[in-house]
Amino acid sequence: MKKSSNNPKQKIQEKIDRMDIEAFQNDLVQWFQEEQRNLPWRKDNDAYRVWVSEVMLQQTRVDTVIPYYNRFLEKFPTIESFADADEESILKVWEGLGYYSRVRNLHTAAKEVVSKYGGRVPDTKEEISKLKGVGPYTAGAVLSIAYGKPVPAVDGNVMRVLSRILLITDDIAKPASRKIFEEAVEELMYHDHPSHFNQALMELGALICTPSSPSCLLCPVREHCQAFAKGVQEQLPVKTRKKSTRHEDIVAVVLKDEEDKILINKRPEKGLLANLWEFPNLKVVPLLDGWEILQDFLSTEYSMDAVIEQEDFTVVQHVFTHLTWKINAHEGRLKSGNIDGNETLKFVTEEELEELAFPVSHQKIWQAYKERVQ
DNA sequence: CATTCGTGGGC
DNA sequence: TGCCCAAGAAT
Repeated sequence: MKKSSNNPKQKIQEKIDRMDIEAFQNDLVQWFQEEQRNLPWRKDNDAYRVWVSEVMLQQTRVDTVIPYYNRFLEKFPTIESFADADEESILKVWEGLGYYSRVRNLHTAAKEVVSKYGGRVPDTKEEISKLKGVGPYTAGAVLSIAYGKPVPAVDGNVMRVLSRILLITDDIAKPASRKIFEEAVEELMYHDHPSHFNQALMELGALICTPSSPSCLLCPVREHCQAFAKGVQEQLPVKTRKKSTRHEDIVAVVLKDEEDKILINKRPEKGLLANLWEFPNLKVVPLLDGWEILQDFLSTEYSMDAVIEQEDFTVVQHVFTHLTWKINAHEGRLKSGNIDGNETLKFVTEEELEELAFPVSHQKIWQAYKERVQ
């Protein structure tokens, strides 16, 4: 009897060799053709549209993306129209979707596609991977869906599905694991229709092979699934959890001048919420008087003399992936001072304010401000 | 390689 | 309520 290899990579290869790959492909792709959801980005295979959808879908749920995708393509129907847009408007269409560097990278990349490739999204892994924001997953997704190329598109769904089918126990939270799954997809790839094959793996993960309580009895490929055969599907994939979030206490001010214009600040071009607008704020040590800190801050940093209400009108708790903000927001009135010499500050009317892109945390402040008297 | 980068939904 | 997440990429 032949001894099975201890080389992990070869072990997976042996599992694949024992599979009826053709039956697996047919069962999977046929299921996809019958059961796939009717999603707005599946109306055609236009590379620009596929690309936009894939970037939006990074770490973001389908139901969340749908309205953003529709608005985005209504506003920017062609890659040229998007490339020509200013950054303010592209951030506004992305407002509330999160991970804002995605849209800034997409914008940079789109401009490059227009100027360097005449508006046609490159169709080789080499070229498309050079574009900002296009990593291994997005490259594979666009190449397979838009151009029918047999390139793996390994996302969280694919890793979960294949970890179960092939009983792969590598920690999918580790970056190095993705390569393992790409190699498996290379072996399993349905060359007659790479687009459907890649999408089928993801769709199966989204609809059937879910993180918890997978619907194995409805699964079109359960007879190919090693985890199901052993009843260990709930134990897979192996995924280590990340460390907990840190907390920051912040005080913010909605400051109006004598014309009732509101002071806002543009965040730095790098880091958290880059280039979005916000109400002036600073990190503080809790239990100190926020209104005094703000008054001092406006004076020393902006040379503004202002009266700040002692009582905060709202407290916003906002949770990021790796950070939690507790924002005590105060109302204030400018007595003297201006924004001369400060490039990031601006006084705007309420109407102008609502045309600019704010992070959700500061949208919450604005909502509470407008409702404060009632 | 580990960390950073958003948000809203599910349990 | 607190945690996990959801079609990842950049640094």
